[in-house]
Amino acid sequence: MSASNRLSQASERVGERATALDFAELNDHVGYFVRRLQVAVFTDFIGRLAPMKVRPAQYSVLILIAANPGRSQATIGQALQIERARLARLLHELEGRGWVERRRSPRDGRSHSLFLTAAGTKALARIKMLTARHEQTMAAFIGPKRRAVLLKLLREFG
Amino acid sequence: MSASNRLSQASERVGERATALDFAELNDHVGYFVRRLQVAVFTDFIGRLAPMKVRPAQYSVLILIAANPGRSQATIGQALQIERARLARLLHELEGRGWVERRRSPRDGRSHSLFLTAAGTKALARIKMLTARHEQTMAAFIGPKRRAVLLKLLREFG
DNA sequence: TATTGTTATACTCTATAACTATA
DNA sequence: TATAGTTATAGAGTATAACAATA
Repeated sequence: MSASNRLSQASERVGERATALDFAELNDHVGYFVRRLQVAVFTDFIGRLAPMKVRPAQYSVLILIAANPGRSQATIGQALQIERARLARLLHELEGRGWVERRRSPRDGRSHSLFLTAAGTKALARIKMLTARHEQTMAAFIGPKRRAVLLKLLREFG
Repeated sequence: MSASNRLSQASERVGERATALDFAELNDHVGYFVRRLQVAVFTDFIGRLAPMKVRPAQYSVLILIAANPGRSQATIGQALQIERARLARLLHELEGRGWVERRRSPRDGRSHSLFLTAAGTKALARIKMLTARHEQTMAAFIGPKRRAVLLKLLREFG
């Protein structure tokens, strides 16, 4: 990839010379663009979910508990790559809202089995309506066709 | 997209039933996969750049200053979407290493023009060798063809 | 009045380590 | 001894607000 192939440019404001910036090597880094897209997607997600005050990590945990009731914190954490110390605090917060219940496992006294409460199930239904709209916004932003290609690509090493 | 179309599964450890987890709605969220890829890329970047103790944000600032010497903090910050308060601290750190110089602009006493020092230019050369290897690792991980498609896709809304 | 840059505060996410209780 | 979970601490990234200097 030629470093002279500049695609990303930023327009300039008055005060300095109004010439575009050269993004140089950043144009060749997947990470740079992935990061910008990730920030844009999360910003929309957080704004859209603001009425329920749910952040991406909390959402992913709720979804996994709902789809896999009774699994342990270790299992959920490993699946989502959330460190166990952080997951403990995150679950403490969700438990405080009355959305999640932790039960001692009868088969292993060390582990906690996770479940949604009735209130948690009800909250998740509302949350899913908001995330559906978020995903629609993303599809419009990214473009439906590009979104499909992107999703397929990303899943292959997700 | 059907919610029954489950692609991402996690293998299970002993102790619980060794059945795979259902990722449910997460399979349909671009943000979920983008986030995981971004974390993987940044983890490799940070590890690879550890000898120079350079993090992604610092790297992007160094690249932009090198390619656009004399521009202001406001300009660099807006281009990279780094908030001015954070950029001030980040530059303070780079200045402390002797890599970056801030000069009062003769045309606007409020703004600082940014330059790399000789040491900064030398350091950046070493940094670029490490980032080149990082990018090779990413290409191997993602796959060269997928990487090209991904880069093209992401640039369109970068 | 508005902008540039600085300092300070707070919250999230990430990474550790130390601790308990169980196995 | 190893694992599951908790608590505590520290660093990075993000979002504010308040402030000084300059426009």
